Amino acid sequence: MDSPESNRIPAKSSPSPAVQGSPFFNYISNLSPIRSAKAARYVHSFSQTNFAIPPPPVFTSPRIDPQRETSFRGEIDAAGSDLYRQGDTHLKPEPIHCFQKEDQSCSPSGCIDEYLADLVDMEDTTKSSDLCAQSRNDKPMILERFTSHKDTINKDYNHVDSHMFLGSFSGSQHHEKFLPQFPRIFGLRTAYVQDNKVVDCSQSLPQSLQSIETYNDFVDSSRSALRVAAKDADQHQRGIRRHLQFGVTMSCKDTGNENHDTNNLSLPEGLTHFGSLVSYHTEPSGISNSWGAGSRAQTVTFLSSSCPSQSVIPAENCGNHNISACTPSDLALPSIGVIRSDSMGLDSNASQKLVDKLHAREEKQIAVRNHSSSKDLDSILVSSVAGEIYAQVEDDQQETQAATTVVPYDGRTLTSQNANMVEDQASPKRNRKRTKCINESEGCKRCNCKRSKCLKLYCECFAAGVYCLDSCACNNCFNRPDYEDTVLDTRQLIEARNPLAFAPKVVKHAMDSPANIVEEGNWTTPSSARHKRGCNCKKSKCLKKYCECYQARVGCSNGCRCEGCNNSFGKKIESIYRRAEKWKNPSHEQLGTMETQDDFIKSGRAHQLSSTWEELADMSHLTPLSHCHSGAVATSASLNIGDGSKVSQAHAYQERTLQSSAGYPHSHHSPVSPTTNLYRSKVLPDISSDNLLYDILEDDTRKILENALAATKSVKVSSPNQKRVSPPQIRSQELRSSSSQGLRSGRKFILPAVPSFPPLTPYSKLKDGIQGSHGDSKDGTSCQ
DNA sequence: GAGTTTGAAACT
DNA sequence: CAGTTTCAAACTC
Repeated sequence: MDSPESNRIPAKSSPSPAVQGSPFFNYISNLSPIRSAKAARYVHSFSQTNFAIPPPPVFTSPRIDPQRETSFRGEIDAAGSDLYRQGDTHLKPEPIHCFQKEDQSCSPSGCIDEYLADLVDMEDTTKSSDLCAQSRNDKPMILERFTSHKDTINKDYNHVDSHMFLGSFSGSQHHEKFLPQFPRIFGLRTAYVQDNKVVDCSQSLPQSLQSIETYNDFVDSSRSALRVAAKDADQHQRGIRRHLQFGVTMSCKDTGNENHDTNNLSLPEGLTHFGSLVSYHTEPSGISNSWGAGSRAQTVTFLSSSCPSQSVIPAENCGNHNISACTPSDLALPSIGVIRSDSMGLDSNASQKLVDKLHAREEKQIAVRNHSSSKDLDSILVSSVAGEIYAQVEDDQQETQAATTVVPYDGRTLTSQNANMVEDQASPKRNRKRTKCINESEGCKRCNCKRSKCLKLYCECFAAGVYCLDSCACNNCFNRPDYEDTVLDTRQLIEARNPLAFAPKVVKHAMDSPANIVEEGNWTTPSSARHKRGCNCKKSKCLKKYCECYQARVGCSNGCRCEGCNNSFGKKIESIYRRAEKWKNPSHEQLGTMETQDDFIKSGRAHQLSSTWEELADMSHLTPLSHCHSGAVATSASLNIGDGSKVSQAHAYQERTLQSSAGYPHSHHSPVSPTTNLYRSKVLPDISSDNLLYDILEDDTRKILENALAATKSVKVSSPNQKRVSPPQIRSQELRSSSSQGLRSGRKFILPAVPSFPPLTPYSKLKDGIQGSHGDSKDGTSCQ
């Protein structure tokens, strides 16, 4: 990939002030309408941190804030795309031993260790300020070093590092000088990463010494910038999320393998979003392309707008954002497909193999612990380059920042993780009580697993598809990049058992979940999102975070099997069966504590019972046809069916009707007949009022309820809500099939040909009925 | 911070 | 598939 423009690299490595002051430069710099503000912030940021070179993660992850991002874009544009191509083509094949050599030459007590030892905990601001002061004096030297000989690199490393990391360039002039080199830095950085996984990169070594020099300079720069990123991340938030979507990991892994030889990575289809992220880390040409011409802006847009919830972090609510459709699972779809196909082939020994693998890894972990100290530097450096994706969300600005590095590709890149992990597990830090992110949501979880090894769905991190953090308080954690294989295997096992185990528990759109198709008519539950499988709460009444629905801030649905649902985000419509059963057995719940029927009525049980008819009304308000049929059901049931079949029929029909009409939002019904409008206008506005709904029922329809209640005496209700078995469609099928023979026979009445709702009460009469039935309400409750 | 409660996940 | 156990988060004190 030799570039004819390669000889221009040295010249561009340190753009001259003349270029910066050129009209073209000014023009480019002013392209962005918001540049001034952002540039100010950018400069300010750098003046604060005194970073000569912006952290490379800026290019590699959504961690960058949009403003900064935009600023970069403008300045990078100014640099010209050819420069970045040069940087990539020239520098990416550089062998890694240069780094290693530097690492060895670097004093263990030097700044490198200080900042690499614990990328998370480095916060020695005092030292930083001191070094910063020192570094200012070295500013000219550093600039010189960018064109200095390669032999001086090691010697200057600490200086450069100090300058780069602690920031010696507080002035915009300097940072502008360095800005055009970002892509090259980045390219080198990725080359470095590649070299950790691809050994043979030497064929395309740069031929010119200048390139080598430049490369080494950028090696320094990139390393420093990495540390900058780490420090920056730490300074901004403790809740850095080492985010790695397993599927993405897998994809990335595959991608890396695919591109070992070609150095020309092309992300698999379906990883478009992630591709724009991964390409930065994995493949120089990808980087080059990303920042070149057309794709650049797109990539920048992606990064700048990529809230973790949307692009990286799975199923996360960044600052209470709604979970976007681009969940981890979404991102990982391709890999999930692979996983799933593999998982289907898992034999019965897979579990045991996994256990054996875990044991082996434990031993390995111990071994690593014994040797970690001597390798910390290298390994951590590797980690800093080829570690994971960090993502964070600032609580106040919901600013997505992520110091992104490469997802580990193989065991070699995991060495550092071993070291870190061992250190973590050996240190008291491991036992620290888990602390919540300020904005802790699903994506900002930190587990506290003790016995699950963070390899079960008990572990929130694992369940969310992310690796555990150092900040997690888990014990014996295997949900780490260094156990990637184990993690993936475990994931496969779990997915083999339940293909949707890692799917987002909450679907944004009700229609996403088959369980919610039936629930579209549930006006008590927000239709914007639903828990996919529903909760099974018994005691919490869906009012505590024990309830997954409540925790996800979504209403319960018919898919839930919760009892006494009182979810403030939306109650479940209890099965008519269940209500009838409750009515029949008031002692089932709190009614047992009531002494009189009056107490029962006052307590709202009457409402609960009457709200049974919400379901019928629900049918009616979905579509005119459904309304008609619902009435038919009710009427025919009351007139022609005996006992409990009426209720079951109504329920079954309701479900069928809802299914057939699913997708109609409550507020978007198809044109309705006058009678329907009447019905809706009178009923629906008050539909939340159980009393009213119940009150409008005419005698015969109320009689249905009586029959329904009576049915519970003779029909042993097999409530499908009792146990999580299958989606509602299936449940409804079960409902019908599991019902008594009488119920089955009664199903014959539920036919399209059933007569429509008989006397569609005129408005005046209906109104009167409503008014008049108020007094009957209580009577109705005692109609048993 | 320890202990309890709760419900999902895992197991039998 | 139903019942039981395990587990970790949520909650309470």
